[in-house]
Amino acid sequence: MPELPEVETVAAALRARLLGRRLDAIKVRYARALKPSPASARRALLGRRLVGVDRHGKYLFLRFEVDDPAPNTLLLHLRMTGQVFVDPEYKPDKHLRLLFDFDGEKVFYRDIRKFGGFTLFDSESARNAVAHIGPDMLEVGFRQWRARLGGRKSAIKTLLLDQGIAAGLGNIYADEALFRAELHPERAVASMGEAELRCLWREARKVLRRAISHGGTTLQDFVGFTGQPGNFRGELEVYGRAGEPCPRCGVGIVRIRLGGRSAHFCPQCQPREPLSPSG
DNA sequence: GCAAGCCTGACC
DNA sequence: GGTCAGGCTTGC
Repeated sequence: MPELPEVETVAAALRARLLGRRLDAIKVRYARALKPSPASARRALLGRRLVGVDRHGKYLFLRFEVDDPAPNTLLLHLRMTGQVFVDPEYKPDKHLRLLFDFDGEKVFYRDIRKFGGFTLFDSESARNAVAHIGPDMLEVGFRQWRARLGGRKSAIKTLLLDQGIAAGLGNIYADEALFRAELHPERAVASMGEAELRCLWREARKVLRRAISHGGTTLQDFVGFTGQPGNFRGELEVYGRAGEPCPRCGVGIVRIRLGGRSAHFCPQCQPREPLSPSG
């Protein structure tokens, strides 16, 4: 599933390949992938140049050369299985939803589960659409992050996944960050000391940056902009490894359900309660 | 705080 | 043939 590193991988490639190019055509196989409608998107954007690609958490903003207050931004979320790529080898299949033509560069939007898609906004509405989301996990400072967690009673993993606190972590990297920080996913934030919180903040950012440098993680569906899979999968230490030995201590990785999602951790390295009462 | 809904493929 | 996963929104 695309999380921050996968979305950043796509964003970087879009910037490198498409900035300054003119959008000449949009072909639509699945109309709900382009809101409010393919017709309005064509009306607003055809003949316009792509002038900016920004990422906030798992959202991408594609900004076109159109003066406000007219619609000029496509807000993209890949959700579970969305893919944006250029690939001369790709033969359109039943999961192709949209096809963009940028100055002759064919850009495909493919999405098996149809959860993702593009929405057209003017600049202000695009900002409003994600106003409820917290700062990007790679931008947030420790003090700000800690303050945003403050007072909450939930399990730490639930809060890592709460995009309103900080945006970008999904199920994979939340589990990986907790393993690297040696924290149990069900630990109450209130029980965590300053050092533990700071360690978690640091490890979360570290694993995100490392995954970006590997082009993201591909479990099943994610592909980068040139159709290539991400190669961070081999670096995952707990996610999807239930029953396998912990890479640190050899004890079997456990999988539980937490807040409606799976959580993977090492019961030895990530004790439910702190071993010693430390601040 | 939790379930449903959006969807499909993978698995039983 | 039934169940489940999963990000995010919406509704109880």
